[in-house]
Amino acid sequence: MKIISKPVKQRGRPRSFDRDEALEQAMEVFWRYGYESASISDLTAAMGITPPSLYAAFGNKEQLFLEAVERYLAANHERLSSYLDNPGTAREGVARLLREISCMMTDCECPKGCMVVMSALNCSESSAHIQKIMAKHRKASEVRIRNRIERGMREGDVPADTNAAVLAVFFSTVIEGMSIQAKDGASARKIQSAIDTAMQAWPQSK
Amino acid sequence: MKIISKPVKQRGRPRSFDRDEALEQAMEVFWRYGYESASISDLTAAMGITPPSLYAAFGNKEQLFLEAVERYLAANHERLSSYLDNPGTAREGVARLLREISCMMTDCECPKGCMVVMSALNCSESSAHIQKIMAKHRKASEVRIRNRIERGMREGDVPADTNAAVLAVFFSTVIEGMSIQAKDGASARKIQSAIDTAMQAWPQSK
DNA sequence: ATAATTTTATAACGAACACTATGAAAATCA
DNA sequence: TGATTTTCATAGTGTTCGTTATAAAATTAT
Repeated sequence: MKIISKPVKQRGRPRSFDRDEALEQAMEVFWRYGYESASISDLTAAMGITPPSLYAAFGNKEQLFLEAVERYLAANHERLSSYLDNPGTAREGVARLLREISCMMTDCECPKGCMVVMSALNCSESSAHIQKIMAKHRKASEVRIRNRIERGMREGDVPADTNAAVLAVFFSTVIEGMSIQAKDGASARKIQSAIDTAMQAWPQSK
Repeated sequence: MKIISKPVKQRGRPRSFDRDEALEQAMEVFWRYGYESASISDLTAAMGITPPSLYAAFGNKEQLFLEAVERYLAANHERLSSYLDNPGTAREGVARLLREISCMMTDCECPKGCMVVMSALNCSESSAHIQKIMAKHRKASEVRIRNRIERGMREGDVPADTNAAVLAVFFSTVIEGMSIQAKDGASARKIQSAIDTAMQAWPQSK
């Protein structure tokens, strides 16, 4: 008796496109233009499918966007966050995180900046809840940084009188600013020199 | 023969609304929703006029936006930049600038964040040139900070081996990040503690 | 007064928006 | 084979977008 997944033959006409690859293209369009400015027409053109296929496979524009965001998080955010937990001090982890983010943000293959930061900053009231979801993702990123700093305090590589919450807000602010710098065309080198400056703000042991 | 301005009586039916006040309302709508997401319908509702009046007085949506940006710069940016040149050191000037910006960004009377940073970050290709104009304004702000730092170096209150360009990019990055923090609902106090941390990155004299 | 000029409100324009009804096409199931 | 199921491409739906044609209203110039 087999317990593993059942490779049931799909009834009906098979899909003529790769759902995952289409989602990848949609992600890039949303990343580049933002949620509201990316039109269904832009999306279907990039995905290589027609509107009915898009709606059959992904529901509607909002669900497609949210799925694209999940894909982005899985492909980028989670990998990047892992740098925080690399061997070494909290300071090294944060520095590494910032450096890797700056590389991703200026990658020629991708739209500039961070999708979570850029893709739903300003929008009409009809998509205010999308705005809130993205703000939650940004907040989650800040919490991850804060947790790493607090761990450093427990482990002794961060001064005991450090205000971890404030320091985490500061680095979140820098990351969000980096996104705009990247969008404006700043080079990886330029952003990294700003990171080096930001790291000067790391609390000194007395 | 008079050469000075002629206070000629305006022929035709007089305008029934205050052009300047209407522009103020338009500015706030663009500030809150961004260039593309602010619809003519949103604008006319806030301005208290009908579309034909809007087009007669301001040309079109793009010209109205650009005029609103100019108004914003005149009312906010130029005032804020002046803090850079207050008596005192470059460090004091930059710190004061950041603090005043954080107050403006979290002002309950206004939309959150900076209009120059927020209102045209992501948009479709049809308004790419608006994006570029806003990027230029951001660049001009960075240059103003850089100039102040270089003056501090000449006057001796900034260490001679400081890289003014890099330091200016860093503070621009922080300001842009502050905008997103404010948009996400951060309090003035929260942002100001991030500013205090950022100021720790100011170069020390050796 | 009457002509000239400008703004007003009403109502619409074509284009683009997100989205879908329809029926043919392509697969599996019985 | 014939019924069933799902996707496909075509061609639309109604709504909203930015924008404007039209004519009445309100002012100045003659």
